Amino acid sequence: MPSPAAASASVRIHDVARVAGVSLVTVSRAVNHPEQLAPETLARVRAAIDALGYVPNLNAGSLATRRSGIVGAIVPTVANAVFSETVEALTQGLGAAGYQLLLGQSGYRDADEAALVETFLGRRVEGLVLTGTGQAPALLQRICAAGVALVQTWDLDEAPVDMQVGFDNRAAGAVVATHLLGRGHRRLGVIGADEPRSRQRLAGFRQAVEADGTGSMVEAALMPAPAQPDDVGSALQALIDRAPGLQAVFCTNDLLAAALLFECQRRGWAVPQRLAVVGMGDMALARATWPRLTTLRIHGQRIGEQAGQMLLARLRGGEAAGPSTRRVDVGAVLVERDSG
Amino acid sequence: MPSPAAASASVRIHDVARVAGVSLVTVSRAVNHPEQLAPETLARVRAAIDALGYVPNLNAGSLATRRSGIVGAIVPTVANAVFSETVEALTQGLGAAGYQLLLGQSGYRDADEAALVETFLGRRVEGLVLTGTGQAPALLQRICAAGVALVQTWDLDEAPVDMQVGFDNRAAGAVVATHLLGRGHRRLGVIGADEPRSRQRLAGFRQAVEADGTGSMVEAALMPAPAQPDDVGSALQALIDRAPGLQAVFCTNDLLAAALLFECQRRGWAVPQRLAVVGMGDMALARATWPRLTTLRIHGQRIGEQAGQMLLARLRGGEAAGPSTRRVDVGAVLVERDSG
DNA sequence: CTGAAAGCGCTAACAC
DNA sequence: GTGTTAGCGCTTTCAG
Repeated sequence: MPSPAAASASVRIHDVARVAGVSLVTVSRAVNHPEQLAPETLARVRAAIDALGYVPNLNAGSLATRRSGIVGAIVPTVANAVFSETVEALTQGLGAAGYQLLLGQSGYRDADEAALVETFLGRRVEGLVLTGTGQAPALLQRICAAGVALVQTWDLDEAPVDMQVGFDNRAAGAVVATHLLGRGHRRLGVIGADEPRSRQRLAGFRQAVEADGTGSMVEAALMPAPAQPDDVGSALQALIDRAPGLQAVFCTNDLLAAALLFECQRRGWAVPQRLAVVGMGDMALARATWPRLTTLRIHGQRIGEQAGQMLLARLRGGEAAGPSTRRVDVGAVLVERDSG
Repeated sequence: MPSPAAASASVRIHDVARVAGVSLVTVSRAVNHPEQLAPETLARVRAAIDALGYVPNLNAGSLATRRSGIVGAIVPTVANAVFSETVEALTQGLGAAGYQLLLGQSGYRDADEAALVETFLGRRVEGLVLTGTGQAPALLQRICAAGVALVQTWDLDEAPVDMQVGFDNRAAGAVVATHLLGRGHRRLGVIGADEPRSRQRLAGFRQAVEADGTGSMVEAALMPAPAQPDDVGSALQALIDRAPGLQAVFCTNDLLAAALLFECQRRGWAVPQRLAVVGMGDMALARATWPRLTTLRIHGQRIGEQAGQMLLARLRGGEAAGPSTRRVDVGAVLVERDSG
């Protein structure tokens, strides 16, 4: 194959034009609106492009077009299966439509998230995907004021600023509690990370238990986010210290639940007889544990796909697009398997 | 707090200048070189910036500066713990230095990777992080020709085009084989994804077994990438069908190994007595399994950090920076725990 | 179907 | 210290 000229970094549209013997605009059209050119001209331009190894400068294009073709996404950390699934789906959906994904990680720190939003706005992202709904109102206003399409994920609000895809975390916690209560468990525990969404699930869980009126109790062990599987052992111990007769534990993600399953094995505790275990996420591993993991299914991937679609619909429709879908509940259903 | 004007999207440096009663450049300097301004002027400009909710257009800045402040990274999928750790560390390191990360996922498809590289070059990324070393020479040349700093990760080559951070996958496979052989196992298996790096590990594994001369055998079950934990059951079955007396299995990532541990439990097989299990990665879960997982430790995070550092060193040093470090072996050491 | 002119929003020399 | 003058590389109108 013909090797392109070495200095492709500095090849500008101008150079291509000269080599092809056409004007600047014609090259631009060859790249962006090939159908507007005479086949013969097009071929000549294309040949020049290949020969020179020309790579159009998309930033310059963005400036002229006033459309960056970039969408930003901020997650607490991508090193957490639930979020990485979302990011993966998002990247895919947007990529297929020609958008690029600028990724940011907040590390669960609000200040970092705000700083990232600022930079992303500077990049003139056309859309922004945030995790959670707890952002400062001023920040959200800033985003909207900038005319940037916004999707908040993994949680749902009463009055969304713009769009949301997620589920009701409180309700999710309640569903699990109800399930456990229904199985006759009275001494319940929750293991998770100390971050907003886990806290909400815990709140919902507690509320359901109180509403139940059987006098059941719930102990929680929330560890600093991000929660790691190898902390589960001590979390369980902490729970037991406070509630010796612990009968069931809800882990706010499947990886923690898997670790708990192993921990039970280590202790020689039969699951679910001695201790019932429920996870959350229904990731592939949940289908591979033994006993098979009962878990609250959250389709992290679905959240990403949905967020991508909503964003694209909005971006394509332009500002004109009506209120469209503002709030999508991807739901959270309990998948009863064998662990609890 | 004073709410910034609504139309911040369209606030340009020009507007700020007018409001602050200074010229265009002064505003630019207030943003980029505040130390060059008289304190009083600076304060006035900043006030105007806040009042208008001005967000500098970084794309325009990039165009003028010829420095995008963007680094691109392409991984097969971020929904795989090993890569997400790398991406996380990378984002962090680059972010701290003011760079943004443009993320791409190849889905293990070479064509997609090439297309992404093309787009990233169009965005004028200053650096590029790729996964693996198997890219087409033409593609690599194109990157270098564009003057973009390149780091290939997760694998090592004899003659790196630019920089590399990884480890020797063949050697890694051999280390595990040797370990297993040393424990007296003769009928070995490998479970992993059918992708370049796993194949190399398998090759190294096989080679070590043959070199051993004990007449040991190895069966492999490589599934289509990305490998999912819930496919491990059938993979094991396939292995057993071909090698009934199977004694040990090497899984090319910890999640698969954890799934295999559960599968053994399901079958009532004692680990490591009936079947020895070795993982790879040493992710947090490996420290939380029971029995505790023997695994080949790969510091995915370290790869990301290192790649980030090398990139930054190069970018800061400019082209002038000498050959610096071109090739970093993060190593792969076997962590002997209890599973095999 | 093709070209010429006028920016997109910002920064880097140079002057003052 | 601050302003003026030129672009960065590309995409539009608008003519022809």
